[in-house]
Amino acid sequence: MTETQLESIRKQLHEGGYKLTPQREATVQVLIENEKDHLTAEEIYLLVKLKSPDIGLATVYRTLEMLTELKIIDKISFTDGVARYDLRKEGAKHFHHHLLCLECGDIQEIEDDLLLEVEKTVERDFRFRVTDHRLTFHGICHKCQS
Amino acid sequence: MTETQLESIRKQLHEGGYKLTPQREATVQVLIENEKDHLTAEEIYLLVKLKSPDIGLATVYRTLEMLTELKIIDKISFTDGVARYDLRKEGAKHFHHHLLCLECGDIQEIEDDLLLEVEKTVERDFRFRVTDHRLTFHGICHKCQS
DNA sequence: ATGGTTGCAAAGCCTTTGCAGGCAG
DNA sequence: CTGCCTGCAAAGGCTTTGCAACCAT
Repeated sequence: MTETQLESIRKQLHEGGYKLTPQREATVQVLIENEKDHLTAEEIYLLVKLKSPDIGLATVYRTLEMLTELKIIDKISFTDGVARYDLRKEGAKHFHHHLLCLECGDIQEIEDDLLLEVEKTVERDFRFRVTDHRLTFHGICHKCQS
Repeated sequence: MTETQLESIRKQLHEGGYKLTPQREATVQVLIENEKDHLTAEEIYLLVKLKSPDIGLATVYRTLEMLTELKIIDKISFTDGVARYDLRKEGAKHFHHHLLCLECGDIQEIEDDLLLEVEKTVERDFRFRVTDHRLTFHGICHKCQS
């Protein structure tokens, strides 16, 4: 599964005219292994350093920029100003949604596409051609409600 | 109308233990006069400087932070990493939505609360108590579709 | 050779903070 | 007098960029 995902990404890079260098592969592996988290560039850098100790922070930033451009990952920032990176599900047409707990800071993902009806409304009432969306709910998660 | 809005904000500041100083009033006025825009701190600063030429950028930042804390304005960032500030509609329980045009960069606001049903789903299926949300559609606006 | 890629350091941008002075109650 | 508020400059955090070296083709 992970093998397949990596190979698929390698192909996407080649199609975009990029090589999957060892540094880029290590970065992609970190993203795959932590796909449920929402890591910052710095966090990714520290994890990649374990696999590829000589990598520089700039390379990680450049790799993340390239992956974002290829729509392999999504760049998102929540309430703090820091960018976080999120692996796209294979074949996912739309970015998934998030639940941000204001109490503990946890970020939960929702895969369900809840916005089909809403998007139709927007397309019709505002004549806006929707290509993607960002939806985050702020609130209190189940754990913190006790 | 504007008078009323300013007075309402003055009251909210006092209730929060803050004074409406001339610098803060000038900043609030700029926010009211440009409530359809999504200004950055720097842009607000330049506009405030026209009314209150000696104001410092730091004061604008401190005022915006205070207004955000009092939920008089909302801080939001779109695809670039820059923070933008958006006046809350009086009595609005929820933050409004945005349509971001990837072609011309224009940001349109939607007041309609499109998420009532979706929020119910989230509350029920994920046992998450929703207090607010951020929803932005990315796409092509009506103008740019020609 | 050629052109993409890298690591390092420096620069850049946005935002926050320290501090001395100022103002209002 | 006291505490909040201000402007300035400096510092801070995150991200990007310039450059020489490197690598594979």
